[in-house]
Amino acid sequence: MRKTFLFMDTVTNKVDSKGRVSLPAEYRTIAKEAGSEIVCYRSVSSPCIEGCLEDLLEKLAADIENATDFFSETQDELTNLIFGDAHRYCFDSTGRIMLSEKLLAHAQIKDSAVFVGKGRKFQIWNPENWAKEETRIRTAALQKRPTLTTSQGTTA
Amino acid sequence: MRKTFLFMDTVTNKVDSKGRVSLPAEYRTIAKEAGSEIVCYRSVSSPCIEGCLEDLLEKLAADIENATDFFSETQDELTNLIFGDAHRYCFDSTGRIMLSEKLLAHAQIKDSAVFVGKGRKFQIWNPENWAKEETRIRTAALQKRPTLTTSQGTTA
DNA sequence: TGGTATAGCATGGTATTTTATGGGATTCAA
DNA sequence: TTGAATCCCATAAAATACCATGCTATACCA
Repeated sequence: MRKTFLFMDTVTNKVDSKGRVSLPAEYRTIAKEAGSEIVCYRSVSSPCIEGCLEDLLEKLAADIENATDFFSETQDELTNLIFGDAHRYCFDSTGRIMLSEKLLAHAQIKDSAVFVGKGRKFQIWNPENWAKEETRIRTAALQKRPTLTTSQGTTA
Repeated sequence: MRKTFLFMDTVTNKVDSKGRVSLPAEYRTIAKEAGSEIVCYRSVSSPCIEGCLEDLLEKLAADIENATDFFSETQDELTNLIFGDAHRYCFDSTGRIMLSEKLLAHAQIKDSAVFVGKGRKFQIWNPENWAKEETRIRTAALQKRPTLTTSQGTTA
């Protein structure tokens, strides 16, 4: 039994004609061991699908409730935005989930999808878009390097 | 048995000539597993119907009682509105509920209804109105992004 | 170290179940 | 008895579970 549940690595899988994709085996293990389901939604800021464990959204729901009151406008908009888009994806015995048209369209995914680990979350990209995004991020990281190093002490 | 009971996703269902609508299957499952009934009322802030588990209204009532904020006149009035308006909607064996004229009129719903998940609650919209509302919220969210980031601890 | 056996995984295809929805039958009340 | 609300049945479409195959990576043994 592992202590931490982190989505990692980058895996490319095929999307078949019905929109089915194999969830990377590691991700499945995480979901099983955490006893939680995978939830996906459109990223607000990038042309990709974002996923996480249902637990995280549960926590988010609680946070929003505590931070704002029942009639708060912010709470209203936030919850619509996030939960209105999210969907539970239980994988079948072979480990596949079926992504909706809406999600696939948003990420411009056709027959191939790239899973990118992000720790508590992960993203699903169209392969070409991800290639571009990765070089963009890497370049940006090199320029910002001093800041990155001091603030986080990251290596990886 | 799931751990969390969150209303999610956005699904569009038809309202037939008798005023019947299928409650999304996920919502039904939640109601069943939570052992609570679905309650609906007119939103106090938007032209839509709002729904939740009876449990949540129970909690709201308790919160009001415990709130030593004796002078929250507004909240008091709002709760009057909600409890005065709320009604239990038990779905039949095929999973449908029958929304009242009052609710349908308030949300301007005719022959099609959009269910929008909000975590502990959900909303029911007229499709056109929801389309407008969604773009409005998404635009607003992008502008308010810094606020969003701190409350969620999001990176994206 | 090299080669082979084995287990796990991704993936195509098919079968089964669930779900939304139309239409009628039944019940209850005014 | 009429009107409305509820229940039940039927059907088509969509979602999901299951089976089978080929591949890959890992483990194992000589």
